[in-house]
Amino acid sequence: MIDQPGDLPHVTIRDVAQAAGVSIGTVSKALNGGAIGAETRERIRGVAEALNYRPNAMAQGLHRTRTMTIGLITSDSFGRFTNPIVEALEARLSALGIGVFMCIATDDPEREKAHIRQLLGKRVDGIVVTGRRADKRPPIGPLPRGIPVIYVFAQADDPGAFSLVPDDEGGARAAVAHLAAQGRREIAHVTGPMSFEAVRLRLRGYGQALEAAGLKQRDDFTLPGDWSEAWGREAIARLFAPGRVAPDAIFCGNDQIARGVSDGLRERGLSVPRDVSIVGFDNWDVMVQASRPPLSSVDMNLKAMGHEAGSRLLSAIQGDAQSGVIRMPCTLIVRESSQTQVS
Amino acid sequence: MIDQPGDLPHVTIRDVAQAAGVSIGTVSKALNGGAIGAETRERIRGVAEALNYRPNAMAQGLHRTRTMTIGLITSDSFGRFTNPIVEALEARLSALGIGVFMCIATDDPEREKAHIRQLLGKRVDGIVVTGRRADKRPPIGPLPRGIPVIYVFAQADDPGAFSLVPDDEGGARAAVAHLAAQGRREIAHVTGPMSFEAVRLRLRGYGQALEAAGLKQRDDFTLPGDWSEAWGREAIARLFAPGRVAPDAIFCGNDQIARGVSDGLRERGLSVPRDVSIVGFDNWDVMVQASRPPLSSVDMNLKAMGHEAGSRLLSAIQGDAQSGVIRMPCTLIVRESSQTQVS
DNA sequence: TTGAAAGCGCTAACAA
DNA sequence: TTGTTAGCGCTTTCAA
Repeated sequence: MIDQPGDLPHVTIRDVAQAAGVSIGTVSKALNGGAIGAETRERIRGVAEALNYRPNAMAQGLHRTRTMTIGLITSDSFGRFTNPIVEALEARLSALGIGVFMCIATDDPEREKAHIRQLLGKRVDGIVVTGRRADKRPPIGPLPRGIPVIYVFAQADDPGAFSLVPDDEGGARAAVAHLAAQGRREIAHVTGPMSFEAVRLRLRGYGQALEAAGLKQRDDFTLPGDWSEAWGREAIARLFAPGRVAPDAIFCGNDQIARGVSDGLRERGLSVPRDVSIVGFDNWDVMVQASRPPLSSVDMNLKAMGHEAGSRLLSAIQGDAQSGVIRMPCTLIVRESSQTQVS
Repeated sequence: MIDQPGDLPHVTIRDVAQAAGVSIGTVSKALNGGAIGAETRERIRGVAEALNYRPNAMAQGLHRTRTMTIGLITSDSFGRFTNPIVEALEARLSALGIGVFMCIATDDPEREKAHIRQLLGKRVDGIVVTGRRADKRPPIGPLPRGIPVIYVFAQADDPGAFSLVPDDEGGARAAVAHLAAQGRREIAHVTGPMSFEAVRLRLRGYGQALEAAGLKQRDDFTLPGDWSEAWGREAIARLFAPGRVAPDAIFCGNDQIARGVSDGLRERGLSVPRDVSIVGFDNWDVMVQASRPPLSSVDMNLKAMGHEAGSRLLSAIQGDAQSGVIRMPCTLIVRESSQTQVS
């Protein structure tokens, strides 16, 4: 029974008060910046430090209006897209001493409910919901009280909700405008399943950019499929089938497809970017670097989204709730796969 | 000032007691399973449910010895390896109503310290430390009290610490034994930087399996490099340089290298697995599936590690602390890249 | 400037 | 079986 965790009691404010020979209230003031003599304050702080005193956040939370904790619910698990978001969000909040409860719902509404119950019990100040794809999802809840919720890389099917998602349309426009600016005239679009809102938005941006560049959009130049490299290779086989107009540039719905496209072209003896320029989407380091040549790609600035989400949640907690969908700008990262003239 | 979050007060146990016309103590018993009449209990539960009562976890934590929260510190950010671990850990613990505080230290000792201060303030029942690679790291701390800490996919430079890491050596042995069992005699090993303990352990397992199979280990068949596909391709150029004994199988230190190796072989006109068998390491879905043919690979069973970490932490919290390094078994997943006879 | 004391929401020991 | 009450560790009046 010796040396068991829990045997050694925590240092309380009472311990500090006793050691410093002052009252509890005085210690509280010394530590939290109340009216107190400078010398006493220093002395008390010294004692607290020496005793390694850590105020009990739960006891504090019982008094204050805020508990300095928030909940982070991810509908799926963490993945390629959520990681950077979560990382930036955590950095933003933990710098302010706000703890982040991690809740993974694995696409199970029951688990999500259980998590929310837990979070409400913990009296979190706010909740961030994030998803594996930015499409609409049922809103969490019902939340009985005025706890702010914000959706990041996810949208709730509720007009009162607030969400932060990438501007897929703008990202696609930038990519295709770039290809057109390089002198490409026959720009195809190989992308993922139409069931994704992102696919539909990127397709729209593609069309807009073509129009802006005065290029015509060919029906058989848009190829929806799945998100895989295999589909990218397959799409090349289709695009370069005999008797068809061959593209001189391909804007891909994600980097995996782009990599498949790149491999497919190389295996047909076509050169990237000389014969065909490629731009991907996601700017996924593993893919863009492993592609030959390195892949131009649209970056969704997920870290910025996570940071912004943190800021928005903070202001919502402070009372100015917001609603609607904010689309955050994407950035085109140009690499060799779409650079016609090498500098 | 209307409709601001926080305006609506939480339902307290007092509210429930009043609504049910009983005392606070009775409500507590009804909800927590004290001695009470079955009928009263049902009635009180009904009221609590109707009022959407959620016990304040902080007020509870003030009484109980345990707060039902733990801290999860990741030295880096979350990534490919930590994600499954964290996911399983969270699932294990949240099922028991234990909240997980997420702390990302981004390799910054100062941030790590700040996180630990915060966690101690929150009175977490335990801490899990995880890393981007399983190598030794400085122990966290100092932790003033008996809070159990366990390292997962990380090791502390402290004999008293407890860590859970994959059995790299065993995984490598399984991979190479499999290749030998397929009749391969000239098995090369293309791997990552020797600075990684995992690289050294996998190399050792490779050697052991060769010896067990009665194969000789050639000096020039072990190629350390970096973890990239580019290195995998480069290694093929070296292994198949004129005038050298060519391998008929290659065990790779990770899946990215394996994929590079696979591409390199194909581009030389060699067939996988007919001419050369390949086994990778990590069983990273993106890589193993995108390789042509699909890649055999060693799975580190990271979810099992996360689950086990949860269980170990729970028992440590209950008092039976452990120390030492536990290496958890890896599993070889065989796919086409190493299957000589197709069934 | 400091101390004393009430109370945050809950549990648990004790009384009735 | 139910009610009463003393805290858990802290903040925050209010008095001294």
